[in-house]
Amino acid sequence: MSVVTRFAPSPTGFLHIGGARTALFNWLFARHHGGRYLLRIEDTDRKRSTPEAVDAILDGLNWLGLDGDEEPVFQFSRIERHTEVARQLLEKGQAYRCYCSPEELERMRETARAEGRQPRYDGTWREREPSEAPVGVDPVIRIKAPQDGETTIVDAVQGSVTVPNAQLDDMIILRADGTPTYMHSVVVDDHDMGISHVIRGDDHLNNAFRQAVIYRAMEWDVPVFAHIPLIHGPDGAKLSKRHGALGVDAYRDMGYLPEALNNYLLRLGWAHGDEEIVPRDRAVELFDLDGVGRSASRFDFAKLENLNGHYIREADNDRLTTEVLARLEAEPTGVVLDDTARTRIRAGMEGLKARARTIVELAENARFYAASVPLSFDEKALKLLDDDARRVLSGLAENLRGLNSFQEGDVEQAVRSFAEAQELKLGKAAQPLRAALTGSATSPGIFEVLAVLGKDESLRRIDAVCGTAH
RNA sequence: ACCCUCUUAGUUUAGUUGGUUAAAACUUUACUCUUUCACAGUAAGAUCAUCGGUUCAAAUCCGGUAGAGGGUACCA
Repeated sequence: MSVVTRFAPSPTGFLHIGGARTALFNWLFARHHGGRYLLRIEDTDRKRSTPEAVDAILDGLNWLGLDGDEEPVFQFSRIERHTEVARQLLEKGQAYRCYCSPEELERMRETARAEGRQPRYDGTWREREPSEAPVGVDPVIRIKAPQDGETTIVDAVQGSVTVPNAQLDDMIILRADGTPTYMHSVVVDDHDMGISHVIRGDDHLNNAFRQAVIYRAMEWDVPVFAHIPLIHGPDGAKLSKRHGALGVDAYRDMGYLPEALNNYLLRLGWAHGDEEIVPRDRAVELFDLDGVGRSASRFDFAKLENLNGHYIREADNDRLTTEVLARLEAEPTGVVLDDTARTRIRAGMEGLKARARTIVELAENARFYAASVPLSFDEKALKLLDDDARRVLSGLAENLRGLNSFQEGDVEQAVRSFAEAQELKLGKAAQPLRAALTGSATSPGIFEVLAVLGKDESLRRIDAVCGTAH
């Protein structure tokens, strides 16, 4: 059997983190089995669906590298087909018209609730003659669900799950206005698209039993279901907009790399032994449904951040430089990104990326390369630059001024021998130097900074601190 | 109210067909390395939700309880 999976978001907002993971699992599963991965936009709720949301979702998927293998299917455009299948069901005697008003149904539910029964449709019109139909009432179409016995679904993640058929009522497949319901459209589309594996959130597990009713009524093959557990917020509660249910664009803004987010999402609910770092190629090789767990997981920013740091260290310097420059440009803080600044940031990237966990942090730490005298100093830097330190720096400046080469190795040698001659520990010279050059007490290796800044700029910054004009 | 699912260190996950000190990663706190930070390394953390049963032996099998999540729409 050839594998076909799909990701089917409804365009009522951005692509949130849970949806992204569902998409990832579908994508990975299809790739691993050499199958296809499709997209379907479930836009049948006309009131809540917006073209902006469609764009946001497609953008998010694109950023994560989870584009569909074919153009997305828009569910609303298939409405004719959905109604046609509903008609067939009617003809086959598997469905019937129901003339109950919404008010009647509401009363039905209330009564059931009051009597401690589950609120369900009682099947009033299942046996009644169509001739008894009230005039002037548009009926809905309901499907006949089995009334006794039980239904078992062998879920690829949840295992064998059985539900008493008494739980299933005759659900509506076509509304009074003639539009299909979600439950119906999904089945028709999954069938027509040839979906072999339905991988989706846990919240659809119960729906699978209802959908199975339609498959059987149409005598269609039921796909393999795989219901993956949901992601909870850091506090264990359902992921809502309050905590973490942000669009993937928000994660991009926070400075996360798509490969880091993918890796993190993959490990949320899936494992292959103790492997933590699983880049895409490796994931395609390893991913399968039997590695997916059944328990819900919490979203943990600390771990995402750690993973992100790993991928930043692995990332290409040109790419990171582009990202950093874009961020600095977007800031209102007014660093001047002339060619010199750009060149320096690119040259210093190796040292910068070793100590950043997000692109935001990377940009923050790179800013001093673009700054010009006088620098602004943070508290720790000011503390480092006391009178003793300035004296040390003055002496050091004279040594550096005499250098012909400002290569990293050369400045290192100069600074080290200076410290030695003065009987200073290297830190006594390096820290004030760092403060003077970067305005901060932490930075990439000081010799690298010196070399990247170059002789003129380095001395300019040191002199500015020592109060000596040249 | 009813139905379904889940429960291993603070977090994410390992843990083949029940069998010596329950494994890893992240986080936190120390320490090592070191020009700072980061990286790397070392150390510290779990009566495997709880109660009971089966067994020579259970995180692993069975049952009860509790807690958490999901579902029960002319929403998707």
